[in-house]
Amino acid sequence: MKTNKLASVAEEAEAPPVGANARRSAATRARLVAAAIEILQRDGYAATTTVRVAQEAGVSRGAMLHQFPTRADLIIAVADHIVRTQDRARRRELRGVARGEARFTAITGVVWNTMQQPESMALLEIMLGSRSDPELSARFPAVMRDLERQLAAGPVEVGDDIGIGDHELIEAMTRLHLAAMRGLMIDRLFTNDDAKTQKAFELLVWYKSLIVDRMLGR
Amino acid sequence: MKTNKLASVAEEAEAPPVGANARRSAATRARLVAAAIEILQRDGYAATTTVRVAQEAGVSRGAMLHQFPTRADLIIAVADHIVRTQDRARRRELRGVARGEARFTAITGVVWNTMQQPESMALLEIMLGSRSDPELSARFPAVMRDLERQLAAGPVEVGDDIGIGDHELIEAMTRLHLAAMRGLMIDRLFTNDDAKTQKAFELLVWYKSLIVDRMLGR
DNA sequence: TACACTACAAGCAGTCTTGACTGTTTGTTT
DNA sequence: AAACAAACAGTCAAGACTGCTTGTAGTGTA
Repeated sequence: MKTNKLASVAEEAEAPPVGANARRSAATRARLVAAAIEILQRDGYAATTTVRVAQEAGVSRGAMLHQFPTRADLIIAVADHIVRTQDRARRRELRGVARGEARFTAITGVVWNTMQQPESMALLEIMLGSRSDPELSARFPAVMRDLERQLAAGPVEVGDDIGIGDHELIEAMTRLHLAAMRGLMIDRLFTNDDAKTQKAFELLVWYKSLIVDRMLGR
Repeated sequence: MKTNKLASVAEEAEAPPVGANARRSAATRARLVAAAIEILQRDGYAATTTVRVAQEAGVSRGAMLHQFPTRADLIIAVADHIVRTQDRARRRELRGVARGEARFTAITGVVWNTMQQPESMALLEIMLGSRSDPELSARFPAVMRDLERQLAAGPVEVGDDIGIGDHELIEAMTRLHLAAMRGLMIDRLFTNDDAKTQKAFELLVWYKSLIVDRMLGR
């Protein structure tokens, strides 16, 4: 039985590839993924064509097709990369925060921080764009389920720590807050006023503190 | 000086076209817009090609090109139609609610109701999809500004009525709530569990009631 | 060193999409 | 009713996008 690469990789940092060929492959793939993210967040899903990605990455079309036989393969790789990278970033950032209520509160800010990255806009573009492609709409939801599991696990665990045992409520809260942040990303595309976006986010944080007070009977 | 058609039309219902040609035009345009909305919400922006829209509408390509010379013209017409239609729907629904705190609370539900319509998903697709097209990204933001004005006006006015005079707070609240609802629309694409979406929305309503209590010193 | 394999390069074919063009039918006006 | 305008129908050409194919350089292993 072969080892399940995807399942194990989520926990620890990416293992650096060994061997010259493996390094070359990894470098090429990384450049393509980075270029795709850049174009996705800047120009959107429809503008993210294979030709433009290869150009932006400085990679020949042949090399690209060798690494990612189809466009769907590239998009899935991009999505998967974003999900895994951001999960690591969130864990790293949260590691410095003491367990208990401080961590429960901090989670919102940590997720918000990752939302500021261009990767988040790229992922959002894929979320909506993938619907137009039968192959992607078949493969992409699995990536989203991974993401949802990652995002739900933390709050539920920390909620238990501080005495909020209602998992359904915590899950709804996580869902709502994530939705609000995604919505604010979209909103920002048209308002172009970071102060307003920031104020809306701070309101969300205030909401959360009110609810925690209420849940803990204060 | 010519009358400004766009400015006046927002307030009252659409005037029915007079004359056979005008009726034919209006009918053709309506069918194309409806077909575009259907495809947008079902298959996404990239799949909404001019050929497919014409087919779905049962309209020849020639007729389509006569009514909407370019694809951007069609998309803008769709967005504009959605914004105006939903504004009327919200006003109509809100008309039956007494002024004061009841109306302030009701606004959230009314907006949520319009979010359930396929038109909202279509508009969301346009929001992200338009970024890929230079012409659309030039023309579309104006439509969004209209929408934002519509959505902000109500809460500010009703907020004054019930003694919440902090316009900036009301605006941030409106922005956050709208963002949350948009986010929940996206979330629903991948969770496929309306109960969870509903629970998250109810949490948002609870949030709002807590904040109102706090603002009114209760 | 010989050989197989991996990674890359570049051109090509088929398909799709958009917008333009020509001609026809239907409506309007005088 | 005659002349004009508007709406519609169907075809065509240019360009773009994806994926395939053939050929080349670099790498690993015996």
